[in-house]
Amino acid sequence: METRELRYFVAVAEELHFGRAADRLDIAQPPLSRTIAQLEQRLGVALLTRTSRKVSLTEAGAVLLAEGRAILGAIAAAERRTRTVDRPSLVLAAKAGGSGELLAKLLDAYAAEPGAVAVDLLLCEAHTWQPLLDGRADVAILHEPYDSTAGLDVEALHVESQFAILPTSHPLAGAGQLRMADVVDLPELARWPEPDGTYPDGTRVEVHNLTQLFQMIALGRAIAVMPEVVRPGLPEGLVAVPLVDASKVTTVIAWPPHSRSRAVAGLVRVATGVSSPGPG
Amino acid sequence: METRELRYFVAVAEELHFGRAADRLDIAQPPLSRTIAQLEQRLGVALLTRTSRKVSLTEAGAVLLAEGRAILGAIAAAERRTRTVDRPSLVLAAKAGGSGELLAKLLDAYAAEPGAVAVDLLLCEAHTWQPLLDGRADVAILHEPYDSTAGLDVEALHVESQFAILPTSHPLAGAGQLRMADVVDLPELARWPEPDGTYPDGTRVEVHNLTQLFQMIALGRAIAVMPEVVRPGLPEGLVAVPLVDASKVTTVIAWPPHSRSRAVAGLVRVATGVSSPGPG
DNA sequence: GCTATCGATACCGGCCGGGTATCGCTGCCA
DNA sequence: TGGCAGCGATACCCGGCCGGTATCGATAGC
Repeated sequence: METRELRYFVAVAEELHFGRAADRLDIAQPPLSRTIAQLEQRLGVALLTRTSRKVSLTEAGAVLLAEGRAILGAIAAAERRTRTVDRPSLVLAAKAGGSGELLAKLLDAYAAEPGAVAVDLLLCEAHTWQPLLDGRADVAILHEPYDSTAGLDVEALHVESQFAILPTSHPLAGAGQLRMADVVDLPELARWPEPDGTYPDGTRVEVHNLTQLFQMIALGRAIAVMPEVVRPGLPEGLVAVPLVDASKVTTVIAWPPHSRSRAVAGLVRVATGVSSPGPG
Repeated sequence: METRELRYFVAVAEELHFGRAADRLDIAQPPLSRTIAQLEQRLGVALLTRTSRKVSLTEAGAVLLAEGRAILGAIAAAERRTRTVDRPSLVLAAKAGGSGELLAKLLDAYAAEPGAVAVDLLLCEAHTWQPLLDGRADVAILHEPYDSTAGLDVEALHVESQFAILPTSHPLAGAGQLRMADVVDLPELARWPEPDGTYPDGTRVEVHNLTQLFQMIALGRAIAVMPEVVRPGLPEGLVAVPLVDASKVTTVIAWPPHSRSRAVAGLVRVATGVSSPGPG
């Protein structure tokens, strides 16, 4: 299976439309059709079912789409890491607005290490693990279970409980503590976009970053479930109520497997040093 | 970067010889030289330094070799999983001779599940994680830290301590307990082959499986450090002495990230049920 | 300094990937 | 119900790339 075939298939599988996929790939539609047909023949399975009105994935196609995205990401990452190996620098991905204190401590401690290299920060609104998979970042601060750590090596840094973030005017804002059952069915619970930019089904409020979210909450249009770290940064008019039965959030430092970078290893070592993962 | 380029580069990087690599790839040497040169030009970095007598890896080349092996494995795995998605079956990789009881319990418990599929066993002499990376297996029983779980999703099943396996005639065989310092420098400590089939430097005994190892130990030619599971299977003439300060060995069940298989999920769920990971 | 070894270069032929033109099918609509 | 528009498949052509053979240039060993 060649990279080109995989790239073509992923495009068609995502668009579910040969014409649009060909457009995206900057080729004409006939060679695309032919390449997909060849791929199917070589694999010996149908990847797509086509009528002249509708294209859809087979089960095999769904598997190849998931694996193919990961492979294309790994290839992009390998290219970037190979290209930049002689310019030692480190790109650290982190969620904008989260873990400020931990991040500051980590960067300070690492900078003081002998042999430390320059650390570039890549602040993400969401899906902080994505840059790790496509090679834009070398290491990331993630939050399980919100962030997916599939296929990554991780080291736990910190465990903390979660809070319901509410406007002070909310009927539940006065409660000393809440349970998940109290909030999961509330219509104001905010939604985050999926990796492909689409939103999960439903009619709930769509937000893209913490600032938007806090504003929506202050306006009474949303509520959210978030870990303790955001608490110090809460604006006027918002309260955080402990959720006694919510799953714990673990802050982890994550890096790609097979990483051969001494800089990454150093940063990870420092990170596990500055923060001990006791339950918070 | 195309799969073909990566396959060619990995061959040359492993052989460190264009002629032998071309042989292995079943092509002539000139197109191979040209393809590698093109790859280097496109990436903008030198991957190999060649004199007319010797080929060696640059640092960038070492990075691409590591990432490239993983990518080629992922591609092979994706192909196999795509091909076999409509024939539900499960290949479980495990170390031959280890974890017999756990394995039997797991297979029995899974077979009793509703919707269980046929489980094929792939018994490995070593490097049990390899079949998971190249797609020959869907799930594996591994032992950290012996087995590498980089890039895999894992769930811990069991933790146990390690023992020094000695012939009864060995001077240390009578000790009630030992420390790592007592054994690490012994010249008889056995070596295991690397994933590429080569052996780490040194002049120690080379063994490929447990039977060979036990025979070598019985003959007084070797000793080994192993987890508790092997203890019931020890032949006459061998003793297991507790190593009080050796790292614990964790038995884990591992599967590839992005796995979409319901069968894998079911097996993992059963596995975590039959064995609770308390310290042993 | 001769020679064997090994990677690079030169050059050629066939195949394959990409292009345009067109066909065949299907759902929509008057 | 027939015309039409949208979409994927097919037919066919062209150029570039991949792989082949022949040969060169450099180097280490004798």
